Amino acid sequence: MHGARPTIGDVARAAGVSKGTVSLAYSGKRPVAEETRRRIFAAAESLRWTASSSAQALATSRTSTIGLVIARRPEIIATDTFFPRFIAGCEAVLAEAGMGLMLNVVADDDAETAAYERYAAGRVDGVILLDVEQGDRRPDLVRELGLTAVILSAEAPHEEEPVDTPVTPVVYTEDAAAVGELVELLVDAGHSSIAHVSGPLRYVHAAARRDAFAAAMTRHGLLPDRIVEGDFTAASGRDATAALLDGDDHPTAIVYANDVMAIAGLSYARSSGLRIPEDLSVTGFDDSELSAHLSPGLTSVSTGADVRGAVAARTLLAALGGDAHRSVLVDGTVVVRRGSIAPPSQP
Amino acid sequence: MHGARPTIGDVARAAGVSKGTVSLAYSGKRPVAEETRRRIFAAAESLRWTASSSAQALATSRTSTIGLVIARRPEIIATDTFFPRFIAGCEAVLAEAGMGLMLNVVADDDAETAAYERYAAGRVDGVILLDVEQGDRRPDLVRELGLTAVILSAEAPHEEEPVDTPVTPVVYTEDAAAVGELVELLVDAGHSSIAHVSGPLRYVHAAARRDAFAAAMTRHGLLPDRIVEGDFTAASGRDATAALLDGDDHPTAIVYANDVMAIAGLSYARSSGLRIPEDLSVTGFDDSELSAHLSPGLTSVSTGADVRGAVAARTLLAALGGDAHRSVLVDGTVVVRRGSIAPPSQP
DNA sequence: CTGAAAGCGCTTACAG
DNA sequence: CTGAAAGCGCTTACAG
Repeated sequence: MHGARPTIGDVARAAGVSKGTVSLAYSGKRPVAEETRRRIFAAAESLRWTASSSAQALATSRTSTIGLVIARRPEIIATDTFFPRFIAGCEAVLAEAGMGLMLNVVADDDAETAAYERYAAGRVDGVILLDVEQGDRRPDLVRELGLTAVILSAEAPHEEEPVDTPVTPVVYTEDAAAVGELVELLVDAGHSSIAHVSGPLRYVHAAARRDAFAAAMTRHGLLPDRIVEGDFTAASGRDATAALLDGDDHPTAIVYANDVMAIAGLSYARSSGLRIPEDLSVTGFDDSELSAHLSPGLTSVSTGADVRGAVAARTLLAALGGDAHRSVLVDGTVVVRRGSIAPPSQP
Repeated sequence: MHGARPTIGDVARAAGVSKGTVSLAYSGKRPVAEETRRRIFAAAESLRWTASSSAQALATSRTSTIGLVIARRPEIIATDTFFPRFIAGCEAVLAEAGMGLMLNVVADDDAETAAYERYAAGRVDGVILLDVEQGDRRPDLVRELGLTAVILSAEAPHEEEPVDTPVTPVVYTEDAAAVGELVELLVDAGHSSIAHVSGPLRYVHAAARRDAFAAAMTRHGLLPDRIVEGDFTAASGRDATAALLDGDDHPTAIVYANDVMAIAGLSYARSSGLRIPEDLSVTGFDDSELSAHLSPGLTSVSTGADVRGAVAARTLLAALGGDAHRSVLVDGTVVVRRGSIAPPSQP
């Protein structure tokens, strides 16, 4: 039973055809007589045969799996609900295409490089690049390694590069508009002292949101002078909030770069005597399930993490199939208004 | 550059030896003269050669990757911080052993079966089984498929099975003691009306915690008659809490089966006028980063998700290497006391 | 300590 | 429409 796995040869013999014909019947790359095909499928079924992936991989130089390396600290991965949703979205389209997902969680740059090198040694066909930074070395690294890649971003790619450069497709959302909308919601409610707790600014998505925040403030004639850099953890959300609320001239509203920081911040503010939303309005980002079921609910931004996963996977499959898109916009970013916004209480 | 990947033949030629010797130099399965080895490594390095995993897999019938299928709905995966931490723990030991992790998120039983079948077609060497249910079909399924497996559980395995049955190692924590401790903490604080919001009871870990809750209550002479089944989402935590607080004779403390339900429940209770912890004490489970940075913090149980991942991976590697443990206890479950417990306010 | 050769289980030109 | 055979890039008895 173990180790007695049937091979394509067994099926061929049972069906009275050659191995090549069995292969063709399954791949459909060339026509096979209807009746022959039937015999082959029957034989395969009764033997419970499935093609060996390693043999296929060796013969075709295709592994039918894609790779994803996550380079964040475990507590951040656990805290941020983006990853699991993104992965679930990927899976949905990969499974349909019969592809697998190889996952690597790495602690540092060396481990990350090692992971990509193992990928390139015939473990995966392509990769999705997450958490891209300014001047990120990974696009070049994976290109050198011969891996097809797709980049996930939170803003449209710059069009500076020469046209003839082999381009890595960028799958992006436009977070800026949503951040602008958040600020507008707050301004409309009467706030003028609005702070921002950002994500780690080395990430382009965090920087993009920060820039969008600053731009929106300026647009409304307000000074974007209260920006604290967080790292997406609850701990940083709490600490940033403590810093912002310290002193008497504290902001009346805070725009957080993710839900977890917002929830921790909100909890801190409440414990220090402020009422939410009467004394402090807050907004999150990424629309976690928890934020929707808090009382009052947390106003947040749904960025369609699962859809982004699906689109990224689809784009990568397309690139592997030879048609590389330069960029594709995932158009599902929408502000979800809940009870965490109110007019400021002080006159 | 692409597709021009060097092969072991190239290295052999460059080093002036046979392919077999190159192979042996790397595997260390037989001694190779020091000076020969040096030449081989130098050649490999300058050619930037790494062995092709598909070729290795075909030749050895080993894929060097293990599989993990997660059969929960995406919003639950996203909400529960267990998975990412568990995976990070696995990764740490897998990476060290040069192994990969293949991940599959499936929506239903058919997709799950399909995933294991693909695994068995030479994609992975072994699997870790999560969220085991009563009479779970997966242990048999994977055994039939010839996959080595390890089961993650929240209680010691029953010793009923005949000794000669090929056994699937069980890696487990003893959640019961922690739940007992939680109840004791509450009873010591003066509570006698304590409720429990469980996870989906088809899971043995959820049932185990529920049973432990009931046993602890009974031990203290209390009636475990307020148990509501949740599903680990914030939505279910809120709804279960609403149900429990409905009416005038509501419990003064609630033991939740995970942190997210506790946080949503706590938020609901607060919004309906109760003070936490003065009017309602609450406890969570799994010790998420958020629960530690709430104000007041949420008393929870640290189950060492990452350690469990590491031990599960290590146990699986051992089983693949031929030495199967019957069961291994992960001994890191500890109650983390924070500010969410206080004596009941009513006399 | 090393080499030559068979074999792992597929796919794919090449003939027919 | 089908078969025979080479080849994908490794590993591993078998000789020496």
